[in-house]
Amino acid sequence: MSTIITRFPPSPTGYLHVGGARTALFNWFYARHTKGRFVLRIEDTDTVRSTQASVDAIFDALKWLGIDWDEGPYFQTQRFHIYAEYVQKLLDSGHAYYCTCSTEKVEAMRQQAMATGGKPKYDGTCREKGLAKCENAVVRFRAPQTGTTVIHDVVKGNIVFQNAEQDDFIIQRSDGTPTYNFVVVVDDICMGINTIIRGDDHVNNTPRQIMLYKALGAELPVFAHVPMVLGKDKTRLSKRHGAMSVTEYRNMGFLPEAMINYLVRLGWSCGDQEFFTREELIEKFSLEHIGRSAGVFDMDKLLALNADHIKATPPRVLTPHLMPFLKSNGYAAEEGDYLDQVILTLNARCKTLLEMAEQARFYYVDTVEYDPAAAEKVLKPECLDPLNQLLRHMEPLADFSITALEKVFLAVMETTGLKLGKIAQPVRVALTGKTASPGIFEIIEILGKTKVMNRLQQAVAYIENRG
RNA sequence: GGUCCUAUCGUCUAGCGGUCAGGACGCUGGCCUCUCACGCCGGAAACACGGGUUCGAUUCCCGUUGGGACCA
Repeated sequence: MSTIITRFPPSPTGYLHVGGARTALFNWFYARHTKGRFVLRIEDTDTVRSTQASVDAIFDALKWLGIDWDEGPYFQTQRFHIYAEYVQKLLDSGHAYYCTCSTEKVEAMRQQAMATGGKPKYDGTCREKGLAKCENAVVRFRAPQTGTTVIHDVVKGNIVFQNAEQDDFIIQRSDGTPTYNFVVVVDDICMGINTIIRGDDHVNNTPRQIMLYKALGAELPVFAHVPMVLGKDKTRLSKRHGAMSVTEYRNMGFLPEAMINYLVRLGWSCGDQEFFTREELIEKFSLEHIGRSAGVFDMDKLLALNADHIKATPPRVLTPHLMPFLKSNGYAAEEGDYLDQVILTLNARCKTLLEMAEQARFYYVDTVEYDPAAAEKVLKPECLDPLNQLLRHMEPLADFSITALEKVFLAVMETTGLKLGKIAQPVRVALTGKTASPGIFEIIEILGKTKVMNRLQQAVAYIENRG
């Protein structure tokens, strides 16, 4: 097999949405899996809706996902001379012709065809006229009128279309601009794309494209039409289903690895495996196991996968992803042993980095604010005795390790006759402001003697004032 | 309206003629436990329907119905 060459051709008319990201991922992973090449092409021929901001947003999203490209980015607006050349080729070989039928006239044809129960299509009025180039003329492709065109689709199998259904479609408008199906084919031929993986919303375009390949004497690429991603109500994914842009998921605290894992696993499988690292995906991704039916985007599953990835990511690898959230919460956090420990106590307790940053608050603030309900429920006068005893035992301690701390708590448990839970909860609220947190000994060890004693004293004062 | 695709628990899916129809998310019962999580053990939950083909269909074929897409 020759080198696999895939491509991703986004239109820069907005952000990169999750559906687009998924097809980009399929193409990228397939190229990487086969040690082939991946080409990026920006389809910006719709000059009205295309913007530089969108181009930048798409690059940004691809970078976050870790998708790089071996060739490009190509911009279609810079390639009009190539399209013109190919139109001429088709004209010269008799595969295309000029047509001067007005849009009104063509529309009338359609109406009439519909009325008589026929297919709405161009009737070939100018087909044999041999018209020369002139003002307001479009260029039409001379499509075969009999026989069939079949797509040998890797995921859907053979899809057969009757050529009689197909009319002589336009490849160049009267203003000289080429049409979508035409430029795609020209580009894919020029760029040597031999494997096209795209959404199955394109299958109906494919017969026209195949006809163009044949007319141009080019070898057909392998087609793999992957099913769409739908929203919860099983309609095409759109804004009302929630976030669409992949970068929004970054802002919500998702790890790119989790996003990749989720998006690729949606519509593709590898036995019962659910969790994949990027490397595993490169190793295992194949076209054979792409499913044939559309899938529903499920936030809960994404969340669960994100939790799994957060748990599996070493602190130092997680740090750069977490840092923006720490900073935006105003913490003076920095990479290092302290943050490593913080992460290790939190990584099994949150589904997103946003949550993790929130839960890390008590590690970074100067004075903890008590959650009103927590203080009300836990910081009661009867806690004064155990808290004061703890303070007394800790005071002379040089070693603030977990083992040393456990001894301190044991001693207080004995003299007070209280169970660990009764002592740990007030300490927890004193140190974190909340009733839920990582293990009490871990927190104490990480926070260190000074902060712990200060916070315990603060709690004692709080209870005394309150009483 | 025409064309095309599609159909296993609520969702993502395994299955590629003979399985107690498996896993994951979510839901749920329990265990662990200093709280919350994590983890572990268990539970409820699916082959859309109707015809064929076959000794035997979730699996192959044809319809129906549902869903989706594209063109208009």
